[in-house]
Amino acid sequence: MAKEKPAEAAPDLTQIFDSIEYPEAYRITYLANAIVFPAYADIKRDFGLVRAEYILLVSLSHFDRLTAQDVAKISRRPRNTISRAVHRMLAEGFLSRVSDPGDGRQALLQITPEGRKMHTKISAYLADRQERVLGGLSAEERKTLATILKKAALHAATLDT
Amino acid sequence: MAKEKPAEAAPDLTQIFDSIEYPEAYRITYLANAIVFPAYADIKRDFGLVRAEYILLVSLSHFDRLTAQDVAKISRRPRNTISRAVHRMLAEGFLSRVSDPGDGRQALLQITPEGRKMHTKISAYLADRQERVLGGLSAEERKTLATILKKAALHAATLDT
DNA sequence: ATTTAGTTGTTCCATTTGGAACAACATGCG
DNA sequence: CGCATGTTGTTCCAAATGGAACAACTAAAT
Repeated sequence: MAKEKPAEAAPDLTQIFDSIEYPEAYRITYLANAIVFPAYADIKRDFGLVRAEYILLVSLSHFDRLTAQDVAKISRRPRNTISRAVHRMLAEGFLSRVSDPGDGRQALLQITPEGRKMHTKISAYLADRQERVLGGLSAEERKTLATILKKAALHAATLDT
Repeated sequence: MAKEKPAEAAPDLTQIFDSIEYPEAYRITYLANAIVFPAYADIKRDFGLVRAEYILLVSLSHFDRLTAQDVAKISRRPRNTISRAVHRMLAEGFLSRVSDPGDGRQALLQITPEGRKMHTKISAYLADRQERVLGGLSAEERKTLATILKKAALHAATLDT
């Protein structure tokens, strides 16, 4: 077996959590990556869904009817990415679409029972990964974290850019 | 001007922060996106750097010498992505590379003064964006958040996957 | 009514991305 | 030594991604 580490230099790769110029942002991004990427890879492998597609399912499982534009706003993703996902999820039977009679430009999207079933499976992957990554925190820390995160997220949602 | 909202239905798109099945993970990812994507777009527009490239600069501005593999571990990105970034940053003169005399497989990377200057500029973009997104929190909340995030990040760093 | 401006969803196209396979090198074991 | 296994960095290739332009539609102003 090849040697794992050169004996002289085994730098502690986590010291960057302290030395970085934007500590909160770095830690948030690090945790997001630690949660999302492995779950994302598993979901892609097991169900063939790409990110924009389960973003669509998640959004529509929490709101009765949304336009593609709404989903783009919720997820901060480009409209064309969502548009593509809509077509694939329509083809899969995971959602339905009806033109808005009141506004010919937009179409209202709705999740189907099949889509909801798929969303349940996907949620389990993400919830599991959340537990693994945040498992080192106490119940009290989890609660405090959730509260502050919510306040910050609500503030971030008011930013246009 | 076209109408902004249909009078009947203006759903509160932030209610998903509460109803989602994995609240902490969702809020963390939402905040990460709110911080990183706009900063990423600005950095690309102003300096032509893509994500893996400034990940490389950030990593090397906080550690004297790293292998490409180290950077991949720090950033949780595929090795080939880092490999490409190394070549571009070498061509730009932002880093230098010497083969490790003790191990012919790996090469030790180091940031140049030019690379450090570029990293300073990039950091400002991310720090600014961090302030904008987290600006709604009190000083005490910021401190508590940073503490819990660090603990969670250190735990996440121990996970192999 | 015509013009002007804004919005929605879509297609086009170039770039970015990451999995898989690969060559080069390192180490352990018979 | 010769073989098996692991690691590093790279290339190949198919897929995902997102900016820009576009057509269809809506609404307001003149």
